[in-house]
Amino acid sequence: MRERLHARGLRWTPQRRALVTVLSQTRGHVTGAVLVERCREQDPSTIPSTVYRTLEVLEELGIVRHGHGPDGRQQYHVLPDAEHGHLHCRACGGAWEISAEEASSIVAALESARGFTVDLSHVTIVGRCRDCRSAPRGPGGS
Amino acid sequence: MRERLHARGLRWTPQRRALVTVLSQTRGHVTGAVLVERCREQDPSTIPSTVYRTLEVLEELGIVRHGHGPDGRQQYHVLPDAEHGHLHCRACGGAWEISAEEASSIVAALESARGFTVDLSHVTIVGRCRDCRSAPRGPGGS
DNA sequence: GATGTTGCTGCAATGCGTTGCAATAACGCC
DNA sequence: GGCGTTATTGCAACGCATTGCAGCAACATC
Repeated sequence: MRERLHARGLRWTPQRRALVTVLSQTRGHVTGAVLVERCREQDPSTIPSTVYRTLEVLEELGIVRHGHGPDGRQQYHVLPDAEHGHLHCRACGGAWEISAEEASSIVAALESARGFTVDLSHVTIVGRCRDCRSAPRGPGGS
Repeated sequence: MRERLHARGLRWTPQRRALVTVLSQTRGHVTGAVLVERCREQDPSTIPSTVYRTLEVLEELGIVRHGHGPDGRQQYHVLPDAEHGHLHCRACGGAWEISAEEASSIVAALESARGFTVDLSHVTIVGRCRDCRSAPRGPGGS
């Protein structure tokens, strides 16, 4: 880890160490705010902007990926995981992952028709799940 | 418009009138912040929370739809427009629309495999466009 | 171990959007 | 036109995330 930073002329600081530690104890998806909070548990003097900036750096290194929840807030996930997209039910709040295979239809379509390379990790699709779509009205929202 | 509100027991207020006027002069996509600003031009005493709450109401009525830009910020578009998704290039910032037809592959796949109904208007796909993907490194970003 | 370079941090301010609550004012009705 | 009901507004505070800038401290070098 430290070496990967050094290789790019970046530095290995206590604050970065803390965040990396937190991330290593994290599974699945986390919002930016939660990561900040967890860092604060380790070190109460943690500053949000430092955390967000470090996350940016780690994303460039490919350590984490981020997307946005249905409400537009940041969601991070730690690698290595298979790359996947996200599915959210507007009504019940349920969340699922979309495998690369499942998304291949649209990814391939955009690739061949437009030469556009999709960042699947960043994709969030919102709608209604099987259980909720028959329901009269769910919470609106996003 | 007024009747559509009344039919639901909602009220037709000056603030709502103002926003509807602004929307009627709007084409394509606008961020929430821009709408607030435009309302302020009409009436400087406009309050952001009122605008956002009104937008929620109008979305329930089907007058507007919203999604989130690549950075997670709100983007509204006014109907009637064909329903469409959004495509953003992370590197050059370019934006395109994804037609319902183009998205049909994944929409149908999620529908049949999971019984999930996609809200295409809310979909934003981020990645790199043809011109940018060959480029060595674009601005990172979200 | 001292020194210079420059990447990082802390901090404060800003922007976008949301929420709780009390006061206001649309609306329906007489 | 007056009145009661209750949807809305205004306001203030909050939450998440970003940005600019000056001071600090990793790191490489000697």
